[in-house]
Amino acid sequence: MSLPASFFDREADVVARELLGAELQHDTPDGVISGRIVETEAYLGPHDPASHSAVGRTPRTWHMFGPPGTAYVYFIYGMHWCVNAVTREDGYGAAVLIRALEPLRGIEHMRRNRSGIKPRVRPLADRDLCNGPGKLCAALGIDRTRDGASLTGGSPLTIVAGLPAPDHEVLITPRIGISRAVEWPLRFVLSARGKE
DNA sequence: ACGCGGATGGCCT
DNA sequence: GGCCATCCGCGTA
Repeated sequence: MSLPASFFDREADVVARELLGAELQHDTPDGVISGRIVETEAYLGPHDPASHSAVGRTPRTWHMFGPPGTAYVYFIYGMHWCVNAVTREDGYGAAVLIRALEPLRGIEHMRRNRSGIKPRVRPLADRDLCNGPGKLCAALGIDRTRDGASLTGGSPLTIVAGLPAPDHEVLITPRIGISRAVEWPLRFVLSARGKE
């Protein structure tokens, strides 16, 4: 069963922590492709200088201000997609960036989705399929057509509850790849599993 | 095991 | 015009 809207209707850092261990699923023409969430980052809202919502509601950031449990998918660096789960109430503007998955279902489709234009010498190892926010969107086939989709059921993209992550397996660090509010401890990593 | 820079395009100032 | 919530390949060690 998909996580309900009430799960996402909380502060982004709480949701980011609790999403660890849940399963992100994409229903595609090839079948379901999915992975266990092992890394997240919280973007708290308009007062968070690193958050896209700090710019206000523009065409790009539109769905970040949607209701809790909305997918906010954006395009970055001219070639990558990244997927977020919107948190807090409709109109607020907080979200959780999903940064890494442990591959679960549709692994051969992931490998094909992740192979670029040129042929690879060696096929990608499982651990390299989804260990980054751009990589996991490519692997699952997530792009702008999923921007604004509901993650709580009734759309091809959904998040299903998994085994809760115990505190001693959760690492909390500053967020990666940003230039503002660089010290805020809002990155959550589930270790003692695959990845990193 | 690092560190660096190029790719690539949309959006905001 | 410059800045990105990134990725990958190539350089030095």
